Amino acid sequence: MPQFAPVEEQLEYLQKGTAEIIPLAELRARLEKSRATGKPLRIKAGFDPTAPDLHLGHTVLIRKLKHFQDMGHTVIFLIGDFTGLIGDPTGRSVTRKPLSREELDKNATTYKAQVFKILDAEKTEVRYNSEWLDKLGFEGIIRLAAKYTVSQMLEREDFHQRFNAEQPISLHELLYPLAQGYDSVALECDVEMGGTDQKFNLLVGREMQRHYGQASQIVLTMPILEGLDGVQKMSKSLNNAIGIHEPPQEMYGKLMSISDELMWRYWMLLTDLRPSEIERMQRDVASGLLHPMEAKKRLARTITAGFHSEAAALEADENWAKQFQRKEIPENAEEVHLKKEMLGWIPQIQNVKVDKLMVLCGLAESGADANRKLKSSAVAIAGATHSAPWLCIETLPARLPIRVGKRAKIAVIE
RNA sequence: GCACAGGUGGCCGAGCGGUUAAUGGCAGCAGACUGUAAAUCUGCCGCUCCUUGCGAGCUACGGAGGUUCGAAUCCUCCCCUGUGCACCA
Repeated sequence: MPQFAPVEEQLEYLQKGTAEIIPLAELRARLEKSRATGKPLRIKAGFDPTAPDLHLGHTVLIRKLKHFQDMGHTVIFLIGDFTGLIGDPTGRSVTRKPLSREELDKNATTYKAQVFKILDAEKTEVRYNSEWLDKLGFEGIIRLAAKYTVSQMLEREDFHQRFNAEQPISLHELLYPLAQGYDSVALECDVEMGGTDQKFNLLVGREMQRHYGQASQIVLTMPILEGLDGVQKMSKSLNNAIGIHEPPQEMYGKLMSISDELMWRYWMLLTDLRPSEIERMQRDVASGLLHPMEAKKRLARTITAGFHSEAAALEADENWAKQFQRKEIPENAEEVHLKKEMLGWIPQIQNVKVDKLMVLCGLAESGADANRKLKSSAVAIAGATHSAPWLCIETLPARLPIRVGKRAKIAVIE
């Protein structure tokens, strides 16, 4: 019989960073029951296999699943291969194009590979909702739809608004929450998790389970993570995201660029550190015992190590200090190999054009941009600020460390 | 389908015949200051070329034409968006 940690201890960890737990008392009761009977709780979170390129925002939910896993409960990673065909209407009103079976499978595979960087694959139950939704048939759908009313559906914020604004609501959109709710029935979930934007759908699950004679699941919502700007939600299209595939240096650097304030949010939502320890760190920073930069470095190291390795995180840390604190060019800066002919080489005076050099190194968007940067003394070559349009190369091949603002590369000119 | 209101640089939003890459804000970039940031201040913020200069050229205000010495600004047609009405056999 598995041993579970004391309920209050579990709760402290599981509640960390959550937006809402509905109802909290019920979760406590089930944890108590599971501890008494030795039976783990069943926790489900569903994912549409549409966006296989995950960023840290997506990991908030996955990490919470891990927390349940850490506490010995059963985590169900549900791939919404069937509901993916509908497309959850949340937010956008644009109809999603249906995915083919192959695309779905491919995305699901990518998804799993990424998710198991956080979750323990051995202990995770992976399910597809086509397993039961496929079999439902038209009759099943009618029976399912009979369990929910139009006015209940219209409680949902965006349906409500669209209805009042006389904007179209397709009937199939109403089926999405029902299908998701039925997933909970099929899996006999104790807890279902989702982002705060999923609250309505999650609550439908409670209702559906009640109709099918099961105990209603507990709904746990996680906040939507703010991106690097600290204001808008993390999203690739807003260009404020950190992808989990990004190289360690990139990830570490981006994490260091967040504001001091946002750092605490990241500690809460993106790490496994206990709330009490985070609070202690916060107190230490407030009292001056701990430098906020140190706290942020620790955060950047922790997260980077989680997706790469301890060693990679340490290396990123050192390089970051070199590059930003001491403004040196890091050892592992990307090398760009160039031919002198590409740079407007003038043999008589051994000169190359710096603007071309910058563009080819990816340090400027265009020649015009490069020249602007040169004029604003943003460019340092081999450690010295450089503002002339030409650069004299004494010997070839040359290995030139070149820094433009925050970014640095090593140009190798042959 | 009809009527009205609109479509301006990454976004918002001025301009409504002529000092012009187009006021202002946001975002972005760079510099200063710091503790990596944030805040603040300063500069930049279409592209190309060079002799890097308050340089030259090109492209830009939904699209295509037109009027004019000159158009983002006026006219015509078209496309798109919003709103109201109509239609929903």
